[in-house]
Amino acid sequence: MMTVRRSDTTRAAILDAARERFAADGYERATIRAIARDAGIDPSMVMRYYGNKEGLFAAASTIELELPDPGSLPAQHAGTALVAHFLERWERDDVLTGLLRVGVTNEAGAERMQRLFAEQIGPVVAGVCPDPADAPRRAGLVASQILGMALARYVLRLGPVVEMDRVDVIAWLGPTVQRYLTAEGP
Amino acid sequence: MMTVRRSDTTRAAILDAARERFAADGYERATIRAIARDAGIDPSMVMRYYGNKEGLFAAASTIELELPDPGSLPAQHAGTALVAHFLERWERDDVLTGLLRVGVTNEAGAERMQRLFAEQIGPVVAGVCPDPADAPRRAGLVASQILGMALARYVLRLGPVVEMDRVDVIAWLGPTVQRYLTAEGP
DNA sequence: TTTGTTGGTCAACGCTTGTTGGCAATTGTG
DNA sequence: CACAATTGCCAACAAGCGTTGACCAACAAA
Repeated sequence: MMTVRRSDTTRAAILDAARERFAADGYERATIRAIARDAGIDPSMVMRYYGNKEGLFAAASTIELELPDPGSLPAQHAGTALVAHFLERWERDDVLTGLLRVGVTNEAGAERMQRLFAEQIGPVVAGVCPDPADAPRRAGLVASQILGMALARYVLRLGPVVEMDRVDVIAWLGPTVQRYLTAEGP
Repeated sequence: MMTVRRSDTTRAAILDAARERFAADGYERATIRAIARDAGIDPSMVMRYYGNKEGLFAAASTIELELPDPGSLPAQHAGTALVAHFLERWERDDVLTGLLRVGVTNEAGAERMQRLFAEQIGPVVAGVCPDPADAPRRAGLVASQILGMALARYVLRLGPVVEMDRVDVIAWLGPTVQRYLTAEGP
């Protein structure tokens, strides 16, 4: 059993501040100095605990999507379930927003986003779509709609999209994702 | 008639280099020095001709979407037409990619993107959807799918999405956009 | 109590950034 | 030709960046 170090609260404070900053500002503008200021400590502590800025981002952007496993998922409602799950996950904390904002201008962030979708969405799609051979393409289409909604709603903050209820978003996007998952042809 | 200044070729070279850099790197990493190097001139020239970095971005990101006017658009094929038009427009040059990459981390860029979609997509949607009252929401939904595809295909470069033919993208996204435009309910 | 480890601050480093002003060369104009 | 405007380069600036190493205080182990 790991003993609790006294510095663990500091480490957590740094991580919290980092997640907020990365989500709000992206990689370049989220400076180590600003993150340290938010966490109430000296910038050099960030280096000691996380090595460098890349290491800090890696630590701050680890995430488990906790997607339902494909078996338990009713195939005809997978679209709605996926959209609902992602909305909830996106609004729970700043990690996904940070990942998206960083991924757009930072190579490491983009790779992280790619792996996240390949490893975590891939299997779910493969579980519900008719022919596993075109699962990657279907997963890509699903990603395009879900990422696009996240972009418009949480990053660009397009007025009408922000004002939609979560329920309406699910009602509109659910059938789209469902079609991408299981429709025989386009 | 405006006389042609000798510096117009330099101005154009700067603008070309700026568009490329903004599209490839985003706002912060697209440095004036790098842009000037690409254009083969001194960084101070950029300041003289465009005032400051914000001014350069404003000049480099002006764009006319040239969307078909709503009257001439067959209402039942508007979805496919819109998707096709955007794909073409996105691949013609770097401007939209730059706008997207910058808009994600830069406030001015985000506003520009918002205005672009409100002023140029808005009217088209209002022209084809049944009840003009919910045109903004429908435009938002359309934007979410089109921006999401652009994000996945041109910015994050998700493998399966990049590999899709343009024709397939249109075939898959067309019906989605069509539904967002004209479906009575979700 | 002495000693080693841990948590933390401080001051500085080398570098890059946007931006500025001066100066030389070229061009256009009377 | 002379003179003014335009086009360009060069050197520097102040500020901010990630990162480093020396140093101090608090605590734990001996």
